[in-house]
Amino acid sequence: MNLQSKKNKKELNPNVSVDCVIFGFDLDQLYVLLIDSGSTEAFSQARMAVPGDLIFDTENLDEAAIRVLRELTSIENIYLEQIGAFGDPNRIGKKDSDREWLEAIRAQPEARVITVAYYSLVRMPNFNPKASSFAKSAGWAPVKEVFDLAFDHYDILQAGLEQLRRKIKIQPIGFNLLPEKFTLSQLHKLYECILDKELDKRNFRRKILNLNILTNLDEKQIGVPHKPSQLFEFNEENYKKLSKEGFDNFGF
Amino acid sequence: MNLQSKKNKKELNPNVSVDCVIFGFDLDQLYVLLIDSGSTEAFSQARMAVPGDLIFDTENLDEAAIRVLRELTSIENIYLEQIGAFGDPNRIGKKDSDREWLEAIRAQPEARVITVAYYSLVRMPNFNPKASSFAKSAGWAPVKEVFDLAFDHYDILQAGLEQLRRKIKIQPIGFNLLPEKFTLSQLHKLYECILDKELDKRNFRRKILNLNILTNLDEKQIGVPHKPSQLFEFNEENYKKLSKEGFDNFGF
DNA sequence: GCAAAAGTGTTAACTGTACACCCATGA
DNA sequence: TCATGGGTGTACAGTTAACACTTTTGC
Repeated sequence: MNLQSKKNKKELNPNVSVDCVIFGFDLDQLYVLLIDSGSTEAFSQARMAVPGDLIFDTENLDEAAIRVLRELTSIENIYLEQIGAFGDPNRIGKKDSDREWLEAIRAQPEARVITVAYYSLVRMPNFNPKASSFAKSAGWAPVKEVFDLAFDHYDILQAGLEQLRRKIKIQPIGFNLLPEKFTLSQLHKLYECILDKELDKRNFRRKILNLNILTNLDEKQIGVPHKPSQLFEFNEENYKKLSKEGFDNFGF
Repeated sequence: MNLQSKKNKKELNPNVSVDCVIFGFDLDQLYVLLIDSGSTEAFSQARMAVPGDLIFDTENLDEAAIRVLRELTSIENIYLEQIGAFGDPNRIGKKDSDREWLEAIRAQPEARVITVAYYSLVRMPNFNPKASSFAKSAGWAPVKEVFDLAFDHYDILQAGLEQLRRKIKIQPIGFNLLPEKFTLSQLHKLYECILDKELDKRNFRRKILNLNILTNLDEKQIGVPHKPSQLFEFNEENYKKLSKEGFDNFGF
């Protein structure tokens, strides 16, 4: 649910929404982008939600998710994957703050709404919240510190996390969370954050390098108070070749 | 879309349906349950669809899928898993026969409908189509012989197949397609059919037995013109233990 | 020279894969 | 006695997992 005015809600399908779990990474921990209803209730996580909106009858589900992402981040070409549909009759409007929010943003706040959830991976520094529609209302929260959200969004977040964990083991999608140039240690840390467990440094490096999907840029970090690291970039060509041959497992 | 009369469609949500890809196995090949619109067009696969229906606003998505399954099979406790949501604006009504069908079954045949797809595994011999609502209209088709379906149901079938293939490698859900007592050869054949490739007999047996989720019933086949096989059953208790410890891979 | 992270190889255990013959039954 | 599918073990190759020290930089 975004915070557009009620006016043009007539064109929106009252029964179907999309919600986007947008993940970011600051080289230290995993974040999720949340919006705040700014409700009259005391500040709490129950006032926060992942961004989403009702769909237009003229767009498909992916397009609706892309629209929501664009409104928030003004980034195109974002990695996006469907999590699935959530449709409990009482999934929204269980709590008082949910109902207050719905009344503020929905032409038909009582309507039955099923939502199609997506997750998305973005480079946090490129993230540029549009002050107009989301001033003071959008921000990053460390995934580990989120314990509750509005509506059924906590369940959606957990489902997104699980799918990300499953997927990152068999496809190198993590690059979408890193800067274009990154070090193996940063990639290593990213995998540890997503999978929430330690991975052996030497084994990690060997496996990821053996996939031949990284290009060593022969550049070094500068200004770091320790041995500077080599910088790498993701090699999409080699990855496409690899995908066609098919590979099953990074083995983490 | 099932073939109920239009009468009680008012209670149905006009924008959201569920569709069920129901798989069966006859110890020789994999089947999918299709219904026939009985349209005036020449008989073709484009007239067939997987069963589905609009949802009621009082039920959740799983319940809607279970309702569709119950109407068709009168079996409870069916293995059921969500595939995902399909929502192209023109996903239904592309072909003339699609539109004819929609007009026959929908109170609002022009409505935008997104569908939540499920797949389900059933024991074919237990399948008992209800003559009342599906007389002559429901039947099993070998998955390998399906090349086209009404609406976007061919895409949904393929997505269901892919998910089944992914899932059967990491969870022993195949038992839902076999009789309660089965032989290792039958299980072996099932895996080969689903994955569409040959699997080494000795390696298959070793792996599946090492999971300790089968109970040898100390019973033999009777009346077979060859060495009779041991019969096994699925051991749910051991499986639950195993699931909790977590296992990643059957390794096929 | 010290703190901090980068970078590097080897071994042992395990897992997957390939492969061929004898067995029990009904006809 | 023959045809049919059931049932079994081993050896090799590849993969994973565990583990510790040296290097380069900024301060």
